[in-house]
Amino acid sequence: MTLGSAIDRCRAAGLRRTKALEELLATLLDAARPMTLAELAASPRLVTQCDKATIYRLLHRLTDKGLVRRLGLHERAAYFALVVPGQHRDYLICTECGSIAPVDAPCPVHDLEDEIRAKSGFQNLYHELEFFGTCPDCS
Amino acid sequence: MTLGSAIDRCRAAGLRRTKALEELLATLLDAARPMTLAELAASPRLVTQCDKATIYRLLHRLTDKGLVRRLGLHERAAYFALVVPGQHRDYLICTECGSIAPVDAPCPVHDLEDEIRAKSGFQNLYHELEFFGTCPDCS
DNA sequence: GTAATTGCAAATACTTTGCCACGTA
DNA sequence: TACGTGGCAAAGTATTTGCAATTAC
Repeated sequence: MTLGSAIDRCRAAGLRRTKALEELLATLLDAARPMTLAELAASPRLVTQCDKATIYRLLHRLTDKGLVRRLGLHERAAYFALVVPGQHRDYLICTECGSIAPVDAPCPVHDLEDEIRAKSGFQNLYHELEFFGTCPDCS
Repeated sequence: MTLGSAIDRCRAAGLRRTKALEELLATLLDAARPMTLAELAASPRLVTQCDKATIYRLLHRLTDKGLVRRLGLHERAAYFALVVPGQHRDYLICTECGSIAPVDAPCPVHDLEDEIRAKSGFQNLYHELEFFGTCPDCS
């Protein structure tokens, strides 16, 4: 995706074309991987251009419009689960009410995990798979 | 898994058998889904039994020993990524140094996502898949 | 008896908001 | 001009740590 088309999508979503928006989009495009607010605020393009609060609010707006995704579980707090040997669980999570339910189906990631284990040289490999959406009660 | 075997695994990992440990394990076993520190501290078994700091440190030790898993990205900060229509990325993350790299392979979750979309009644369904392990540089 | 563990409280870290000035449409 | 947006600073929330008292082994 080009910077121009990213800006167009934001404009179409009702956002104003500002310097901060352009620099943020350019930085996210360059990154090609998820970034934290602190990383974005410290990045060359943004550090001199705009306040951390501005980036925060831009990310928030972009996330609301579906143009940016916030990775990980959507609550502010960390989640912990008991590790049961031989058992793997995926989760189905409502982005509105935050409910979390185990997915009752075999996990389709096993083969890819083996492939990555072999090719990447990572040790102690495991994975997490979460599905997000709006649950029937919330929609 | 039974409470007894969970306790045994902790003992084998070198943890002392304390009231707080037993109650925490019992609560996690009951839950059958990931729990936040705040939820755990407020749960009936734990609220009167031990301090939030104790639960925090127990979770930390258990996570170190691999008996508990902390879900979501492992940094304290939230991660944001640009949404590119038609593009889906999985990530390979080092639990030691925190490096994040896109996985260069087709995502195997598509079919299951369709199945869940149909069966669960969730709207706007999407998923996240992350692989965790120790990268070659860190091991 | 010794070292791990706990409770309480204080310190951090990251996020979120209020308010007024500013810039885009 | 009007309303979305930006900067600065303060407040909020969850995490993390210090230290003395306690407890498991």
